[in-house]
Amino acid sequence: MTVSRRGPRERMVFSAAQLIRRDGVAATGLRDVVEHAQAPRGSLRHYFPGGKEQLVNEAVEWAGRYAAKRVDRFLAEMPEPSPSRLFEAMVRQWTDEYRSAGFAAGCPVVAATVDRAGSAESTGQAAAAAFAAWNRPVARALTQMGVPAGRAASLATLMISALEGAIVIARAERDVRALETVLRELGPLLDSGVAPRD
Amino acid sequence: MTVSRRGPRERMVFSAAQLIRRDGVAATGLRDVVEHAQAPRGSLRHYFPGGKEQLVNEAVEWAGRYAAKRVDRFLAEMPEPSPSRLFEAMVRQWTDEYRSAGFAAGCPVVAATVDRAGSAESTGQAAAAAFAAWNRPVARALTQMGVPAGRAASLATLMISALEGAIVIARAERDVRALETVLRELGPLLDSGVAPRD
DNA sequence: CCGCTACTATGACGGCTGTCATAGAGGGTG
DNA sequence: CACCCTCTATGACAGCCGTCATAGTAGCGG
Repeated sequence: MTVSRRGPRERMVFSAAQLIRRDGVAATGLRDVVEHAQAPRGSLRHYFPGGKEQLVNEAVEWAGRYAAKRVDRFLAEMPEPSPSRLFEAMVRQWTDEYRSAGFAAGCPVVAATVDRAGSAESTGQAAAAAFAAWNRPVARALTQMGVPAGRAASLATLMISALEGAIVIARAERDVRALETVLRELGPLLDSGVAPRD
Repeated sequence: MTVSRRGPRERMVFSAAQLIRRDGVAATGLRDVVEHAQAPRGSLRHYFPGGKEQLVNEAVEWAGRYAAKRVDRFLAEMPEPSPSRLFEAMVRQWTDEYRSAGFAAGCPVVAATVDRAGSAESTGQAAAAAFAAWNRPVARALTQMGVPAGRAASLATLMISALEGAIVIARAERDVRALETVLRELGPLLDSGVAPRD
């Protein structure tokens, strides 16, 4: 990974996100993060005076920004954008990873939400912000594709919900079946002008 | 809760599921489970010689059976069953809980899948079995409602995926918005005979 | 009463966790 | 050189974890 050029601080946030999405928050130790990032352990306290909570929160925020950027890149590379094609790109990212790298990891934002180590009020806010940051570019793209402004945000939420759920099921089953199913069943709906109440 | 009548063993499995869906697997200590279940600590080893892994797995299996039973009950209480009405009942269960009891807890199967404490090969299998046990009655119900046999299982997977994803988002946002959105957007599709490939 | 089985009580063990205190490089700047 | 600020090194701390060893109780069949 092209990561060595970045500073130790950024590497630790990145590594934290990687390990959290694999093992969960509680099972990810600060010593593991330091080792994975090849960062000096002595700097942990210096860069993250808020302790583990701060590091986890920044990892979640990073994941939110990453997901948003990915959406923008999908759209930029798309010759003829359509809702179903955007959804396909989002789902494909995960089927590709699972096929090539195995089912070890999931979404770090989900992990941080589910695996709150008791308190962690701020982590919930960070996760909510990450979902919002992800939702925003999707909704914007849908609007540009002609989806009514009122429904764009709702459809974006549906897309992300279905994707996240399918990711979890795929990990449990160690099979991309759920991801492909969701894509196949939801795609046509996204393109059609089906009204919400029939 | 009407739990005291059951034996200590069953209480511990139940309590484990409750705590796991709130705090995650790693953050749920065996001592917490024993206390929550008001069970004798000395019996832990006797009933679960496989240790924490066995207890977690049984809690996940229990959750799968519970979800399946819930679906059957929803259908039994439904005067005129339809796909969207079944989905509404499934979603409503969560909006009701979140409105009345807060956003502390999620789905234990998701927690066990995401928060695998490293190894836990068997827990993944238990989670996959739980999702399958949940999918089965939903697919069967859809078939009885006239959905083609080939699509029933796929639609069931879509329903569960969207629901699970929305649960996670709702917990993060501490708002039932995502659950209501998913219900509103997906309901009409489930009832309509929209073909997969337009 | 004996013996057997099912279940419970208690305490300790090593290991890992996040946090913290203390000290020390390194490099600019006055 | 002296100073300060940024960053790093190291080790120790209390606390919790899952696991295990040992002992003990209750109840039943013989």
